[in-house]
This record gives sequence, C-alpha cells and structure tokens, in this order.
Amino acid sequence: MLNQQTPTLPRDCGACPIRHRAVCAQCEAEELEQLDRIKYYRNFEAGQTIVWSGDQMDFVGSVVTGIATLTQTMEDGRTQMVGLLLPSDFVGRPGRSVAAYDVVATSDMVMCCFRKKPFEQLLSVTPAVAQRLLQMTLDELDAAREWMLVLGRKTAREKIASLLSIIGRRNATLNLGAPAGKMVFDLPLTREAMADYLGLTLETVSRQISALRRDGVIVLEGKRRVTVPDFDRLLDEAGDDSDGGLPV
Amino acid sequence: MLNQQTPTLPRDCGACPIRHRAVCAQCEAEELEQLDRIKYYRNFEAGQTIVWSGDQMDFVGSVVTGIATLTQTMEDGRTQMVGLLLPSDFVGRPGRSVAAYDVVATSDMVMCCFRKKPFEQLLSVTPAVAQRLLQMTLDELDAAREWMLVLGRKTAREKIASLLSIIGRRNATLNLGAPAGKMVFDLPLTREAMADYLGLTLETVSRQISALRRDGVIVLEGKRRVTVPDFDRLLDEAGDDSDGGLPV
DNA sequence: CGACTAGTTGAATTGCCTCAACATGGGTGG
DNA sequence: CCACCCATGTTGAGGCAATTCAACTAGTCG
Repeated sequence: MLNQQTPTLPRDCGACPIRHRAVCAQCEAEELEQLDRIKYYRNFEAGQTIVWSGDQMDFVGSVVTGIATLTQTMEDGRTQMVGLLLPSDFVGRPGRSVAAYDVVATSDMVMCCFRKKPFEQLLSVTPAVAQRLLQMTLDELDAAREWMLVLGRKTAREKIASLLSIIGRRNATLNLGAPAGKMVFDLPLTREAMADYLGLTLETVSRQISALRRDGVIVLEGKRRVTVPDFDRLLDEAGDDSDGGLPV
Repeated sequence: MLNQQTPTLPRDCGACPIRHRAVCAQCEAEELEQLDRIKYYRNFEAGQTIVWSGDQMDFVGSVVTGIATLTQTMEDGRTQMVGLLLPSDFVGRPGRSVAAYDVVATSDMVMCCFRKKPFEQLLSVTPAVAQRLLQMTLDELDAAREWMLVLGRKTAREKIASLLSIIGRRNATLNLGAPAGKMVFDLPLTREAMADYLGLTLETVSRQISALRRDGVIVLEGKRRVTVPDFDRLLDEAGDDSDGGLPV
C-alpha cells in the first residue's frame, strides 16, 4: 500500500512552484542557499498520515503540491479539522518537538522538509525567513478566526457556501486574478472531510450541497466538480458582505 | 460617561507587571530602551470600544491590566468572539493598517501602546521582539484551533465547562503553579459575552451554568464568583483528556 | 460478479434557539 | 430612604434545524 514510486522531484529552488509564496519567499540568493543545504523532499500518498498528534516531529516544511489536513480528535471519536494545508503552506512549529494535531495527506503530496534543529538555527540568523514565517502565521491566525465565525454562528447552508467560496477564491487567486463571474473547480475534500471542517455531519453536508444545486447556486458534474455560475450569489449565501473575507 | 480620571500609570519597564510575558519579554536592556522610547500608555473604560473593525489603526500594543475582546459581527447582528485578550496579550497586527475585528474593553484597562510605524521599524532591527511576537502568534494560533474544536464539536455543557476550565487554568498559572484541586475565580465576562465566545445564546449559557451548579461541578457566589471543588471533574465535563489543553 | 467506499435521501429524534415572563441588584432622583 | 429604572441574569414552553439511524444508489477494484 505504501510503495508508489517517487516521481521526479523538483531539485532547484529556482524552478520551485511555491518559491514566492512559501516560507522562503523573501529570501535572497544567499539565504536561499542556506535553506537549500538543509532541505529534502518527501512524498506522501493520499490517505497517509504524516504525523500523529502527540508524536515526536523532528522536521518542519512546506507543502509543494497536494493537500493535507490538520485535525483534532476527542476520545469518543468526534473530530474537528483545524487547518487545510494547500501548496506553499507551512507545516510544523519551530520551538516545539511534539505535534499538536494529526496531519493527514488528503491527496498525493510532495513536501519540502527541513530538519527542525537546523531550521530553528537558521531562523535566529536569517531575518527574511523569520519575518516571512511571522507573516504566514498571522495570516493563518486570521483564517482561523474567520473559521471561528463560520463554526460558531453560521447555518449549515451558510457553512457550505463559505467553504465553497473559500476554495473557489484560493483557486482563482492561484490561477488567474480576482474571483469573478463564472468559476469551475474540484472539491479537494470528501463529504466527511467537509463535515469535519464545518462542524457538521456528512449527511447534512450532502443535503445542503444538494439544496444549493437545486437552487441553482452551484452546478455539479459528478460528485467533485463544481461550477459556480455567479460568485457574488455564492458569497451572499455564505452571509459574507461581498467585499470581505480572507486576504489569502 | 467617558471621563474617569487617569489613575497612576506604570512608567518604568522594570516595574511592569507583564514585563516577562509580553512582546518585550526577551529584550535585553538596550532593546528595552528602544521600546521604551516609543511607548505610551492609554486607559480605556469598561465597555469602551478600542477600535472598530475596518477602521484605521495606527498603533499596536500590549494589555497591561484588564480584559478586552476581539469580535466579528455579521450584517444581521450575529456576533462571534474570536479572541479574549488578557494581560500581556498583544493587540494589533504589524503590516496591516486596518483593524480586522472590533476590539472592546470588557473591564477598565491599561494598554502599553507603540505607534505602528516605529514598532515595525524596530521589528526588523531587534530580533528579540520579532522572535517573541512569533512565539506569541503561534500560541494564539494554537488557542484558536483549540476553540475551533470547542465551537464545532462540543455540546453546550461541554462548551461551558471548557470556558470555565480555560479561565481557571489561566488564573491558576498566573497566580500560583499548576491548577489542582479546589479553585476560585471571578468570571470576567457577562453571560452574553460567554455566549458570543461559545457560539451559543445567552439563555443556553445561563441554563448550562445552572445545570453545572445543580450537579455540583461548580459552586456560585453571586453571578460572577465561581468555585471549582474538583478541577479534574470540570475537565471531564469539558470532554478534554485530563492532561491536554492549551499550553497557555 | 460481489465487496467496498463514497454519496444521497428519508423519517424520527433531540439539543439548542426563540419568545416570553419574571428575578435580582445597583444607581439615580425625588 | 424609598420608589423606580435599567442592565443583567434565570427559567419555562414551544418550535425548528441539524443529528441520528437507516435504506438505498453509484462507482471502483480485485
């Protein structure tokens, strides 16, 4: 089950697809070289657990391609997703040796890893990395707070619309410019994963997606491919004021 | 309504009650002097709004005494608290000129403020401040994620128990050592503010507090003073495994 | 062709919300 | 000093949104 062959990996930072969005974004040539010296790539398969909460974690790193989730689980099995890691997102926490959450690869993934000790060393020496990491952490904190509003105060329909608009927006900013008019993307999550993200049951997720389809807010091809005919309509359903949202 | 007289303010960082927990915690004498040069104190009264979401915010700072809240509000009035700011917590975001949340003083407060521009300048020069700010932001991110589990997956009773255990724990670590056995503290929030924190209505908060009292998990004197006879029992009610929780 | 996973849909249940009445306590003005 | 007000909190009754339990469909892999 674990023996997919390693595909060709990026080797050169210059050709790296996340070069100007990841923790290394603000590095000059020399700093980049320092990072390059301690980096190594790791592949993970869809479904594979990267770290278990409570386990030793001796590396940090960036998602290069693919998607991972951060989840918390209670003793009785209730689970809540607390982070969705897309390409360029940072994994792990400098200054902590034990993972606080389960990290699971949702799709096949490539990560650019750094052994923790040397990375921490580097943090205290090269301000460019530390500054970028602070920026990214502040952005994640904002995203987490946005989600607290979703979890605490929105209805099931609004939650689904919020999730779709977030995914749509990140997709749009990644590919083209600003999100507008028509929009097509694939859901990177199962119904169950969406439920864990939104604090719902998978049945409720399924019902609300069906409802949004019935009402013409979205169009589905198969289970995963979503078309949004009118993005403003979706934002409206999410309960967001049309300009607002995450500065992702 | 706004004319309470300014009480005696701390002036010297050496005597500051949050000296070794705030953003200045890791500063040496010289760095402290630099901070000292750009700092000023501000007082706020209970109930006063410090900044409105969307407003210009030209300072950042630390809570010295008192309590403030960070809240988000939807157009129809639904509100969600996304942060509870206690002494030593940091307010504001370097690199952003506009407030993302309403900041409201819940009690009378003293803040140690820095004009944003000079502070940002200082951030890029003195690593001690930047490093400490990163640490604090990572801690807040962890706290936010803990709350995502509370908001998304816990029952009303568990939510109340979680809030009480957090407040109790922060209180204990502030005063003595580890939280244990019996414990007494004052609730710093109204029922409504608790509801906004927990994604509940104030009636449900009131009912669940009454239920916990009836069941002997807590004892109340008046509306605000809480005694917890057995902290482990409270953690149990919160659905936390007895060791876990925030590394606050 | 089963067997398994992911997703959809229905019916019954329930936990929390809504609406409403009442209780308490601190502050103010007559 | 009492009467009154207003903010805060408590409690009850009924309704509803989301959950729970369950049956069924569609697609995939050996």
